[in-house]
Amino acid sequence: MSDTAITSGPIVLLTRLSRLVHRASTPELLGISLKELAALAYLRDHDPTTQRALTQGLCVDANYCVLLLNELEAAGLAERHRDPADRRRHLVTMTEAGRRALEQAEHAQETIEDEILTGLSPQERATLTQLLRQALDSAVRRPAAQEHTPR
Amino acid sequence: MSDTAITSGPIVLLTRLSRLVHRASTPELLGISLKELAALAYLRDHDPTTQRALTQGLCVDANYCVLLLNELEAAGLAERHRDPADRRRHLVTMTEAGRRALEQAEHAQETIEDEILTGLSPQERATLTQLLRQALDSAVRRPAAQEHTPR
DNA sequence: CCCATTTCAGTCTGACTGACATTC
DNA sequence: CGAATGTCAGTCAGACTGAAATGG
Repeated sequence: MSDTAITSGPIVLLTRLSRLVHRASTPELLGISLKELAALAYLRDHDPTTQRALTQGLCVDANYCVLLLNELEAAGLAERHRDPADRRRHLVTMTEAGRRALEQAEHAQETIEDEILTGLSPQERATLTQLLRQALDSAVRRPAAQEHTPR
Repeated sequence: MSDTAITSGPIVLLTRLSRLVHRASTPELLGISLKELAALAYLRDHDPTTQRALTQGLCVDANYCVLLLNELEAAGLAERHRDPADRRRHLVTMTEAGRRALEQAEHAQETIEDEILTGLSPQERATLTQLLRQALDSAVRRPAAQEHTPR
């Protein structure tokens, strides 16, 4: 006993931490769901955006993105409008109510972050955030050649 | 489209990366499911362990842990035995087949890791792993690490 | 009797598959 | 017409709630 030697790699550790995050991020605390928070945060940085870009940016399934936007629109937090330049596309923007909900949710999220990352100093948290960002940047930028479904 | 001003915090980024991980970690590649891999990896480090410790170590729901072990046992990768010292408890151990499955899965996982963490150098990956481990260590108050040690 | 450990049934959300409509 | 974008229905896995069986 006595040694809690964790030899697992980053993938396994990531899934564990992710479970803790999801469990702690209740709508009761955030005001909105975690997925809504993530979507609104993306919209703040990229406004307006298309659903296609939103799908890739959030790393979610394209079909699921539709349902997510249905929720946001029903709650009055975001809006879809036809792109006049290409009427196949929808341009997505956040509403003023969405902006307020996001602000409130991110404030509540700081508390959760403190719980989950209790063992990390501010400096270490910044490093973690930077590494995650860097990984996402390169991983997302190459959905590459897997869009081939030969049959 | 190279403007990626991501202002989101570690929690949101973590959920995105986690989705990529889950999508890439198919049983076809690993031989077993990702959750089974995670469980076996824990068992290798803590053998034997109780279901209670397993629950906390894996950061999963206690009830879900039962279903997970049902799977592993049905597949012949792990075994449950009554603890003679406290017959309420089950002691969980991995089988030889489980050890082989784990080895194979972890090898396949390296490929996935290379895909997902493409943007990180080996040193940066080590830093990321260390930070995740550190965060988990403090967020999960140690499961008292008693593998069937009767006081 | 109360508490701890494990089990199961029911349920809810998250996420994918496939078919379809619309527009370029 | 073929390709791209978005929508929806059906389905399956992941994860939680609540109740219960066994044993200390």
